[in-house]
Amino acid sequence: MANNSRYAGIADVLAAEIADRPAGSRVASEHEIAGRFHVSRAAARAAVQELEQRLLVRRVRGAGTFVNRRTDLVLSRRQGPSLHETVRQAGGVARTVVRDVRLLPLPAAEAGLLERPPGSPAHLLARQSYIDGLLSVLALIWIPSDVLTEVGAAVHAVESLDTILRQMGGVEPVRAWCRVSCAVPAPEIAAQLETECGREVPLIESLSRDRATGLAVLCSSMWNRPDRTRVVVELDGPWQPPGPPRDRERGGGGGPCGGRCPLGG
Amino acid sequence: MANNSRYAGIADVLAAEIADRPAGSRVASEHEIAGRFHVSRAAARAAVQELEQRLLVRRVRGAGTFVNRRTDLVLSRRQGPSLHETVRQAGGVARTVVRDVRLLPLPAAEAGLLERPPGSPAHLLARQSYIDGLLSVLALIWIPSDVLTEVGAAVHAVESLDTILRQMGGVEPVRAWCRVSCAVPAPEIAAQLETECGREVPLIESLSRDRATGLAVLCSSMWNRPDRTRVVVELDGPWQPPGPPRDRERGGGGGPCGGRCPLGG
DNA sequence: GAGCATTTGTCCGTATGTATT
DNA sequence: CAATACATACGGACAAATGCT
Repeated sequence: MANNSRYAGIADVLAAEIADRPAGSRVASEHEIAGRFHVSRAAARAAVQELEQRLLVRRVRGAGTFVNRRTDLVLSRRQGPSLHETVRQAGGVARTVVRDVRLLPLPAAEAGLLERPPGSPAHLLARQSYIDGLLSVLALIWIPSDVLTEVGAAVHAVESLDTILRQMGGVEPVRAWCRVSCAVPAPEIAAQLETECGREVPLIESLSRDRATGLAVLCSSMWNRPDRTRVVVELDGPWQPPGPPRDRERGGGGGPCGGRCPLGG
Repeated sequence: MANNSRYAGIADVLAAEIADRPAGSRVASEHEIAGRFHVSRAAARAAVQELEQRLLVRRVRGAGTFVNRRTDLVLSRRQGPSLHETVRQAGGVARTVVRDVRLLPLPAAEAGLLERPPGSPAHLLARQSYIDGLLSVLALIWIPSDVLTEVGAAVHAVESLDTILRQMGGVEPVRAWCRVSCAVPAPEIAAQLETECGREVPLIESLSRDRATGLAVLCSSMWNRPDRTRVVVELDGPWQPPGPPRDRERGGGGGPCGGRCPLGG
């Protein structure tokens, strides 16, 4: 692990110390690190920047450096990414707030996906999700107004869009398509995500249809802060096992071999 | 885009200039940038580091800084990620070399996935793939020796494992399961990928079965260099459209809205 | 192979700006 | 307001890798 460079060695020492400490706890300041390892502040800073790049710490100007933890978001063909449920299982707390609601003409791309004429009216919701108090996900959701004429105060009060669509729209949304990639968000989106412009972040796009009719009722783009979440996708292939799908252990965090496959130079 | 800081502005200028230039072409040295923008080398360096973080450039000590391009690897339920085909379509050249072949007892995790007793013999192949001459992917492939008794010289000569398994093993591999995530590779793997230790990289794990018998014949872990590839996953939901799957335009690089969804503060 | 210029990698010390507490 | 801590910046220095002569 230890590189030849000074700051990399310091980063490794700090990374090891951080590993056992609770999320949010404070890390030594650049000044303290410089003193402790007898290096300049520039070297200490490089070490902490290394930790930040590894997503192990979070830095706040004027406040300090803090231990960071991420939450796994698992998507599969069967289960959608229920953020609140996932976070709850991981022992955390998720909170979602609606940041913006507006009625807009559907852009061409979304219109195509939703199988509506471009320019037809739709509601655009912008929702920010916080995990343990820290902004983690920004979701942009398009709902054609023929599905939901009015988005009332409910969207602000009810955390589940499914519930709203079921009760007010009379439809049962089922995910029909989903794509996971990485993309550079537009400046407005980066601002709402509070990430730096020009940086790539994981993006989950999805389309939901009404189970009964097959009508496209919703499409969404979820922008994930890479320092707060880790997106995992499970795919079935064309080959399907006979009978119900087997329960495969998916613990750990690095695949079947947990990143520790035997191998040699 | 332009931050208030000096180096960020320089980075944006350079990023714009780089955009039209061919992959591999040389970028001005730190010293030249410092002279051109009348800043210290440290500031010029920070700007170039910013470009490196955005994966727009590749830096080689002693040689210089070069324009970088990445290749999209698209996985979906129907089509696997044929690296060579994907790269060819993008106008590039892919080359795969077998770095290591050995017969080893199956570790527990791989044994479970392959539905074999732990410790039963299997071949472990390590293959490096180069895109346009630059190392981009490291694949570790486990093949139980009951599927392939001997891995001859064929694995070094034939680029397609499918072909080898079909001809020598008498099986027709079909992907049955796949998981896409990010993980920190073990030091040995990081070394073969030529990435820095401790850094997360996209990981594609998959299991293939014989189409006829359903026998698990192969599992693999593909570690992707994030600066060389971009992994995209498409998922179908439980809801399936009647008839053949529609052909959705998947051009661009940022989803239906290409990262340019309308939105406001 | 040896030598040299170029270029990035790392480090030092210092200074100022800015956000948080 | 003051103290703290990170953000940015300057100038200089040497190390290490590369590419050319």
